[in-house]
Amino acid sequence: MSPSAPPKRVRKSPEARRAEIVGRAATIALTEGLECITMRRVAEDLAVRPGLISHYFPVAEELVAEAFGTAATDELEELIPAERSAGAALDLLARFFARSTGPRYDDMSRLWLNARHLSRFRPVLAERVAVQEAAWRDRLTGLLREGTAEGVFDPEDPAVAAILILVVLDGLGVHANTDRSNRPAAVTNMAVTTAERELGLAGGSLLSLVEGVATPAPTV
Amino acid sequence: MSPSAPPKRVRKSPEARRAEIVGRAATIALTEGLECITMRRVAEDLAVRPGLISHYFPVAEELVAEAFGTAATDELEELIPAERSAGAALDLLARFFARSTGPRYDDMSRLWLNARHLSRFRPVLAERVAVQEAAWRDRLTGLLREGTAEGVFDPEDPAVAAILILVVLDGLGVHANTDRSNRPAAVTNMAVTTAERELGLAGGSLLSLVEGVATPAPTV
DNA sequence: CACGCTATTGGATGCACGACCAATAGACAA
DNA sequence: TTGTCTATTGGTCGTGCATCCAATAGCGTG
Repeated sequence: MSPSAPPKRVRKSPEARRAEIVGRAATIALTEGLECITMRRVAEDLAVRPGLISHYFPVAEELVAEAFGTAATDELEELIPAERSAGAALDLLARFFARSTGPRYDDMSRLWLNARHLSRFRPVLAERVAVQEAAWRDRLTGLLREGTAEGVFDPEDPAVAAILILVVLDGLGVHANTDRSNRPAAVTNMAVTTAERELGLAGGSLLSLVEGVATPAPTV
Repeated sequence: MSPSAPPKRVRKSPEARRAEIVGRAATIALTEGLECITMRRVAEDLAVRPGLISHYFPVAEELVAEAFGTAATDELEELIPAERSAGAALDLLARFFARSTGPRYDDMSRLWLNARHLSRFRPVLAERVAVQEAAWRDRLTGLLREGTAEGVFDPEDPAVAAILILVVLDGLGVHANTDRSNRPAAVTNMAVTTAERELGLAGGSLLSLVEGVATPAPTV
């Protein structure tokens, strides 16, 4: 090989490149944290020069917000698909808990923690977090409403029930230090328990359903 | 004044200076966040040179951990005093909730969020967070045990009840974006509700007690 | 095949930070 | 008062970052 081979330039369409950048940034956000999304780092991962990243995202904060938005949107879609079959509210809720309380959710849980904290210093990100919070709340509320219409759930207020469930999930996710494997079952299952209570389900009924959900293999 | 007046040096005992530094850092942590604790910043606040700070804390991370530990320890002491009168478990618990769910707790809530996230990158801080988590859990557990011994509480397991309460508190604290003033009461009171349930108290009994606690004026 | 558009490069600039160190001056003891 | 100890200074150095820009080369168009 020539000693100073001028590196080959790969030229892509702006849309493709942009998507590539955001995708890579979202992965970094999930695995290493939002503060690891730097021009240099993303560029290195994609084998391009940092200047290119800043060409597509003149302000770094914009990329961070975009990365979070993408990751959160994708995860929500896996938790509760927007297009979902009718009459399956209970199953969908069980699926939701199976994933959101399992170890596969750890990265996402950390990402929420990360984003909420970083929002303090990054207004653009803060807006995105607010949007995603609303999206998650609204979609869960929608699911609860469906189940209520189907006569499966009987909440006082589906919107309040949704918030309570999300609050508990966030609380559980935040307790990273209380060694998760040593947690009492009452703690681990707290989100499901809250749901059962708020939705007027028999104690343990939802839990057994959740435990029956086969956790799908991680998407590689 | 002389144009280039050599600034006066104030010489203090290492203990006093060290305490001064940690105290200032703790204040910064509470009001602006742990990442704002920099050698330069703390030095400026104390009207000394940055080199002095790094003399007492050769590694910056150490100061950050110390600042968090101090802030958390002080707050816990205000929430549940270590030296407390016997036979007052219910009142103490009401006092605990009055403060930990009020707006005065916002800074502390944010600091926990901050510390938990930053722990990801700072091992020394992570250890401190784990220690503080244990301290908070243990002290609340102790209070619940006292109340149980007094016959006021009737939990299945005081330790589990304590964790559940703290999880809910953390979950509520994390939801900074869901505008707190617009929260349904069921959400705002969720921590107290959880306590009532886990401790076998009549619904609303603890809540009315909490609302009756006069929130003391902020310590200036 | 030649041309022009623009995606991409490579390098420069400035900033904030932690870390390090020899020199200095305050305070206390002799 | 003099002397000594050490708390404190006032720099320096290197790192990693975002941001900016003129030059370049890939690719579609004619």
